Amino acid sequence: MPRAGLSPDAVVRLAVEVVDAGGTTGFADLTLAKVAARAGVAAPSLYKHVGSLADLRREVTLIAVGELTAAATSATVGRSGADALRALGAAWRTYALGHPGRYAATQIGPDPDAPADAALRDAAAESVQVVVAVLRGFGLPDARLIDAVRAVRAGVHGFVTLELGGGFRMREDVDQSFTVLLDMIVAGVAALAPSDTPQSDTTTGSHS
Amino acid sequence: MPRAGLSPDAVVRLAVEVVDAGGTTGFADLTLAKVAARAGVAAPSLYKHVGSLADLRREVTLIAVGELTAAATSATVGRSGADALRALGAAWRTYALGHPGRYAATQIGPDPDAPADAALRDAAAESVQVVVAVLRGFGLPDARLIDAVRAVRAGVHGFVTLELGGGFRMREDVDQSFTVLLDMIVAGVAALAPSDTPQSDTTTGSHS
DNA sequence: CCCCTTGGCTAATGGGCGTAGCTTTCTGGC
DNA sequence: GCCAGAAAGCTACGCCCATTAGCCAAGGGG
Repeated sequence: MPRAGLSPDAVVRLAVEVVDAGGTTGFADLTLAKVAARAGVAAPSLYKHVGSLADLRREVTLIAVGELTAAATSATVGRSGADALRALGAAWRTYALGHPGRYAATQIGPDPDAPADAALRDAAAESVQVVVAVLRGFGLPDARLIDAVRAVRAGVHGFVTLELGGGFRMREDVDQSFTVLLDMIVAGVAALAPSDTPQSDTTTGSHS
Repeated sequence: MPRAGLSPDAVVRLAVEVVDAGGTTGFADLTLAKVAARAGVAAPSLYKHVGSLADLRREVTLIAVGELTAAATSATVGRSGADALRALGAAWRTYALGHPGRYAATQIGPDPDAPADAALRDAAAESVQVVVAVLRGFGLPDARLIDAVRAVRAGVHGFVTLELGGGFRMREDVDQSFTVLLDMIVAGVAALAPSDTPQSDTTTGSHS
């Protein structure tokens, strides 16, 4: 009959541990039963701290998105232009590879209407703003900026998604391929600028 | 006690219907109970035709990957170079947007070791081969070819994944953004060629 | 010191997968 | 035409999970 000393935050922390322990599918396999086991508590007891499994998932997603934003932000601070863009991509991938379960949590699109997802929408928007901020340094017209943001997100997210999903054979060359992808993105974004007046020392070719 | 006239194929067909009915999450929400309901049959009866839910999912994935390969193939037949690459990307996205549930089924990576996933591995490899075939027309060295294939897959897959997940606000500009992405990919792949000797009439800029 | 909020618990419901074993339907051989 | 036996349903059951309801103990504020 001793108390376990749980709290809403503690439960979420344990949920993140469960997600981390489950690898790429850790988020999909997140279960209240597992969290309860890790807490040394009966499953229904968790409802004293969390509303539902869906709520818990949302909290985990919120943490993951926040971490990803923080990683991206701190990787790009003090850099600009192609340098910042490359660092952003690398940080994004590093986070995803280092925390596959949490990155999977990140992929949950918030319901645009659900009030419960408001915080999630904000967090997602904030993470996109990091990309926007980096791309502003390229001096694109507004219409192209949004296209560029989408292209960057698509390329990086697609790459790490495929990599995590085992979509690439030959493990050893993946770093190289990612570098090539980043080169391609940097050159592509630079090419969207009005004329060819990059305001940072953007190089187009030369990978590796 | 009349017979429902099921068969393994019929069950898989119904499963695909269930997936289609579920939108983006249709594959994740696929359940034997739903398939049984649609078949007008009790859930355990399905085991006369299918080994398990996991088996059924695999079959659905197999169909989806096959369809995607077919769509990509038929879009690129008779084309080459940048033209083929653009058509490939467009067909990929069209399939994904037209069949969100099936495209989601596509994203599950086959276990590299499981014998049960052998057919799935083959199907996945076949779909990658379509991309490889298209990119061969760019005359890249082997080492760059694999990088290019990965970049193309990452960009296109990432884009449609984000789009399907609601990651893009402002629905009206998405087509334009995809065109820009394709331009970027085409130019990026062309830039990987040894010198700048594209062997088809590759254009680099000029979107819309 | 007592009360009452709080955080545990057990019991129970409902839904999902999967197994066992029964019954009915169809089909192939005679 | 009949009759096995395989095939295709069914119900009953066990297990796991989420969630609700209602009970009980721990412990802090008056």
